[in-house]
Amino acid sequence: MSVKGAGVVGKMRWNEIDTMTCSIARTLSVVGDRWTMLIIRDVFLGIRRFDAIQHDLRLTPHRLSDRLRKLVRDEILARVAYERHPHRFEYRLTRKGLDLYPLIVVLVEWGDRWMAGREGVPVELVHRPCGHSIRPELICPNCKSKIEPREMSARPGPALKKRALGDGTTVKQSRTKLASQAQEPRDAPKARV
Amino acid sequence: MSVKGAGVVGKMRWNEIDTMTCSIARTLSVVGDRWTMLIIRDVFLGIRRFDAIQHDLRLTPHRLSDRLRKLVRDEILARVAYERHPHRFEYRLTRKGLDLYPLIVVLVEWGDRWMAGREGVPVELVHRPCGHSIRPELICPNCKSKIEPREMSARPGPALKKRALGDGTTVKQSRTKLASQAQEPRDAPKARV
DNA sequence: TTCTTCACTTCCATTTTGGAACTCGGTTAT
DNA sequence: ATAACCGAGTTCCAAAATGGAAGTGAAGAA
Repeated sequence: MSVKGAGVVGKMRWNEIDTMTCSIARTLSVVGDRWTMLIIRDVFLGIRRFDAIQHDLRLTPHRLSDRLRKLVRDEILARVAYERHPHRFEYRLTRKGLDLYPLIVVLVEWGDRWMAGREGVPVELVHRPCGHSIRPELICPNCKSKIEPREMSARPGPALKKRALGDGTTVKQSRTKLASQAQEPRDAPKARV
Repeated sequence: MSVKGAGVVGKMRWNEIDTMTCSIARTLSVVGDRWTMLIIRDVFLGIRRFDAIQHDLRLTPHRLSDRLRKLVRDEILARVAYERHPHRFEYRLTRKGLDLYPLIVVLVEWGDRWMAGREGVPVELVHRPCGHSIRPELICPNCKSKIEPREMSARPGPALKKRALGDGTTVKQSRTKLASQAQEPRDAPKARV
């Protein structure tokens, strides 16, 4: 029973992570490359042209070209002509791409909290409807309280359950406590705030 | 005035992105490497030992060793002995690491929405205080409404303002609308839901 | 004594990324 | 009408990161 492809797992290569039954791995297979999230940030900020992105991020045209091609293939960005004669293009977010906004927000939040020096944060997010500079929060849509890692659990969804029946692998626990033992160890290095 | 280091910018290498005045770039400099977020996911799920992580992710010990070393250096994880005689270690989240939970959540959400096939989502998140399987939402802590990308703006914070005075670069706009023109182009490819 | 487990290293091949220069269609400046 | 100048890339090669296989070393266990 050690035939490749018959339930025996080999090494995982990065370009195969989208085959994992894991939404994190699948998301990273689309936006987990170097530069990709920074390119998407630029497009959210209104920097949508090849040249502009290239100069803003200071990466090589080669890399940018690759990344944009991949983002268009994955339907995160769409390449649309903003001028004919001469034919010129820009990149716009699709619905799927727009839906990455929460990811942008939490990356900003963590960086603001843990990586900003004493000079303060780089940008402030403004919620136009209420006019305030805010730090968005994750809440439970049911009880409206703030999400705390220690109050969350993960349990197998349909895909993992199906897998558990279909092949030889079993789902060890029906309910895994998330971060349940993630207390600060007594000798933990102090992370700067 | 083309002396290196005197205001003239060169190419940006990936290991220099933490020098950008951008919280997204700074966050990615810590967790933007291949495998890093998946390792952190494992630790959140309670998979905390070298071997266990290695077998779960099927990466090489070399890579895992590198990543763990970096995460400990960056104070995301702490290496603590769970047994002496023989001396054995496990990796635990620090406060700084625990604070990456929102990032885990939004990666899961996006993957669930856009990458799950008809077999359904891999895992469901359960909010233990209210007992429901939920999909966390980002809200404005001020007016409690759901964050919509088109209702958000970014404006320079203290660090960018200081930079604008200090060196020659200017901040072009005081207020950049985020995603203001990110409408669906008419010929946009339909992203599968 | 040899075997196994955990937690890694070392060595080398493959893949990805980075740097520099070049292309190509169209436009404006002289 | 020719030269120079965009914007939006490509091509080619070198450097760095990653992947695969095998080895290490300390402590129990058989």
